[in-house]
Amino acid sequence: MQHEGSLPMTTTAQRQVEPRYDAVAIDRKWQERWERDGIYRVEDSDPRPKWFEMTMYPYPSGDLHIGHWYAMAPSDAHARFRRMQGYNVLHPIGFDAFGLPAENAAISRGVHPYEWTMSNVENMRRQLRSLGAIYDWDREVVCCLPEYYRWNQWFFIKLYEKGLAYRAKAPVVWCPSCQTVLANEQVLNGVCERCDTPITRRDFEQWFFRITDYADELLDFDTLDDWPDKILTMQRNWIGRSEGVEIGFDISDYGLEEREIRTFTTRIDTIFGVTFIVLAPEHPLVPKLTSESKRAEVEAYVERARASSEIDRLSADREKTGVFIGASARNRLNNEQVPIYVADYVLTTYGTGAVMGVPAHDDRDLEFARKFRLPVRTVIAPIEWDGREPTEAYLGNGFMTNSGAYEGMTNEEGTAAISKDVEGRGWGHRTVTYRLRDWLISRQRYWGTPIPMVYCDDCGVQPVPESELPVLLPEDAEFRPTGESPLAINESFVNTVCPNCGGPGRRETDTMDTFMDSSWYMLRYCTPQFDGGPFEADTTADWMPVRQYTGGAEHAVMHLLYSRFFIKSLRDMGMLDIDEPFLRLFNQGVILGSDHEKMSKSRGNVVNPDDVVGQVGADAVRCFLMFIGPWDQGGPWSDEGINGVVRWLNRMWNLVEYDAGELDSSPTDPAAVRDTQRVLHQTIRKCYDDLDKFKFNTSIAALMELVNHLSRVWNDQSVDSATWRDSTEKFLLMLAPIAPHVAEELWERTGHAYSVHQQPFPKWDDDLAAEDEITLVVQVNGRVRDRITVSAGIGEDEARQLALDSQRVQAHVDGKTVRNVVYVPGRLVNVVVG
RNA sequence: GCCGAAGUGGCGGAAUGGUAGACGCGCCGGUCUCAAAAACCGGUGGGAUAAUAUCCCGUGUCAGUUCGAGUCUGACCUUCGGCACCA
Repeated sequence: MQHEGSLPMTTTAQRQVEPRYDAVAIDRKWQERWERDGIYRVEDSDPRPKWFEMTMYPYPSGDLHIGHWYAMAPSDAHARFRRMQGYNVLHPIGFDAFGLPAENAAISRGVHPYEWTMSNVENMRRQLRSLGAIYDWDREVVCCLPEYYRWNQWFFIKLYEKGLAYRAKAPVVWCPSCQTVLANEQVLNGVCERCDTPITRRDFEQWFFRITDYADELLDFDTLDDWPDKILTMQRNWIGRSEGVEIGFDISDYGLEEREIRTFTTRIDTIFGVTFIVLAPEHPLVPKLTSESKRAEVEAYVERARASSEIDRLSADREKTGVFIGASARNRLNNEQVPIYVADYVLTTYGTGAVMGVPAHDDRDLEFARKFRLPVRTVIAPIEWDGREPTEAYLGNGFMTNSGAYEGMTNEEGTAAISKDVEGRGWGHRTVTYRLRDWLISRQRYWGTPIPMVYCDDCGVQPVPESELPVLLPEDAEFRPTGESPLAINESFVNTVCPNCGGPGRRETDTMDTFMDSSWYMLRYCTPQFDGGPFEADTTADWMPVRQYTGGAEHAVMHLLYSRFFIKSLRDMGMLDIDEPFLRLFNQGVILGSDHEKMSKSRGNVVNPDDVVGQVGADAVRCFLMFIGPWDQGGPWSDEGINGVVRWLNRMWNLVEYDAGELDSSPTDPAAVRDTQRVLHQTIRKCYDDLDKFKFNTSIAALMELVNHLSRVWNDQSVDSATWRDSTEKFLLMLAPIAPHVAEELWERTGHAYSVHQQPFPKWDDDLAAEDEITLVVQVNGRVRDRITVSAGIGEDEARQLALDSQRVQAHVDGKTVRNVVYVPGRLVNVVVG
């Protein structure tokens, strides 16, 4: 999930500003105390309202990267803020511990994936503790352990029994030299990253989950409280619902079992403009229809297409390629024979894997027709059409032309009429297609959850009985490429008995996609030790759905769609009574190196949090990460920038440590007291609103302004000790969620009862926060010409008069006619002259 | 290429359609010091000007809507995330 790769760290620059307190000792002191007292232990029975706030769990890549801190420190601050608002907050942590990097480490370093993963987990636990987060470690989830993955297997069987898991052939990327399946990541520019051999694709029988059964429901975002619009848009586009018509083109002349080519179109109104048919290279009819004279050419083309990626194939930039297969099909609406091509811009995974080519009204078809000199026939006439062939495909609405009985209809009418007629004659039917494909769950890898299925010659595919779970991942496996799944080598794993007949059986040797683990881990956090099922229903029902989820936007579609599907399918199996896993979502951005580039070992711009925390303490790092800028935008790390935060913490430390009693030996200025109260209460309001909305940067800026103000009034000795104490106390409470260690330390030093983290967030008073005077901006024709200080309660008439009376305004109005005066209460007066 | 975002001082950024540049970094000046660092105080978008008076320019580019646009609309440019086996 959070995947900051394991990278060598550069040593950070010598810092000029050092904390004026012993940050490392304070971190350690309070982390140990909180742990000992268990103040972050989460009780299911706690009567306060529950708030389940999750951050995407990390992949245990080795070292905690500053990117992990960027994901986790602000989310912890937000969860702490919810605690202070009076919620019983569950803010858990775990490890996304299955996956490819562990196998890569096994191959390159000879370490077993288990050893590699668990030692990384151990290290990252230590590093995560240094954050000072409110994680309840008793609820940790590590999904490569049998007590977790057995439930992956349990769910798999439930989905299988429900008809939501099935087997089908699907291509995988294959390196012919390594004789192994490659991940997309292992392919660079079409060649295997290990041996530089050009890749190809092979078809394997693999397991799928029927996420497409839920496509329509996944498009319903109504119950999602607060998800970024961009994520919803991306999911909507990813699902890609299209209404259209599946229509057959007659190929009965060829005497095949298939008597037609089925194509899907969203533009049945353009059916009279079809001048060719294109099949995907993988389409089963390609070998059957290809003429002998074209066979060699077609086969070579198909082989080439299998080597190219979908991104390349779909690129509208690339010149269209294709081959005529020496066959034709009949368009039943006009009885025309049209040639059949194979071309890689058509994919088997969308629609029917075959398209009707209408070059006049589709960009890609037009490009293809031009390349192969195929006719272009306009069948939808633009509203004011001069009758000439357009130079671009016309995608808009118009009147049906060259369209037989439908001539002269609008194309909307034509769509309806043709759809109806086509259905009446049995040539096709209206249907809905999705760009979304079923979820391919099989991986030909070792380090994952074994798929709990057995193949029996007599009984076919059989699920492993629930009582025999987990199917343990055997320790011994061959990681080096052999052409087979690593588990297939292990005879004692593979050979088993058929659960149905007791005869010999062979286990499935593929493992599951790691998105399986992350699809339901939120449920496991609720009752992590429960062994009667993946989760205990009642307690989990109390916590779920997750009230707030945070993580990287790279998971906008896949992970988030899979887990939404998972929860819906569990609901339909009666295990849960919720529709969505995550009510609210917030995506943080990416932290960059101080050179504003993505952190990478080759750039040498990687920051090691252990180093920085060792110098300035966890709180300064937390504050700086939150202060960089808006959390959802990410931003560059800065060794210099963190000085500002350290300096601020030093200044506030001093202020809080002053002996407030000194103030009472000098006269008190009532105006300063009033100002201090106003600034304090405005800060509370600002801080509260901003923390609520993940606007950490501006809430810290507000706290800095409060410190600046307090610093001034201390220098002036202008307030009384009670005002001072009230201000610093409330300040510490606001500081607590973002800088938990120093806030706790100063809370103790100022004589408060342990713990600051068990206090409510301070409340503001609107009267105390109110301004007495405001600055009224006076504009002439929208340009600022004067600013006048007026009472906050000024009336409209008075404000207009003051504006018109202004000498600066009169200088600009002089000799012109005042046409309008715009008044915005509390803000401005704009005098419009001309 | 397709889908989704983001472009504001030297830098990170702030700004319910209403004072552009809050807060911080850096820099400049001052206090303290034998000196430096730290700390503290003050200044800091560009230009014209003797001026902290006043005026002009300024939020990626070009148009538009509006009394008023960083903010809304359209087109374009650049950068970033995703594209189904990295997680």
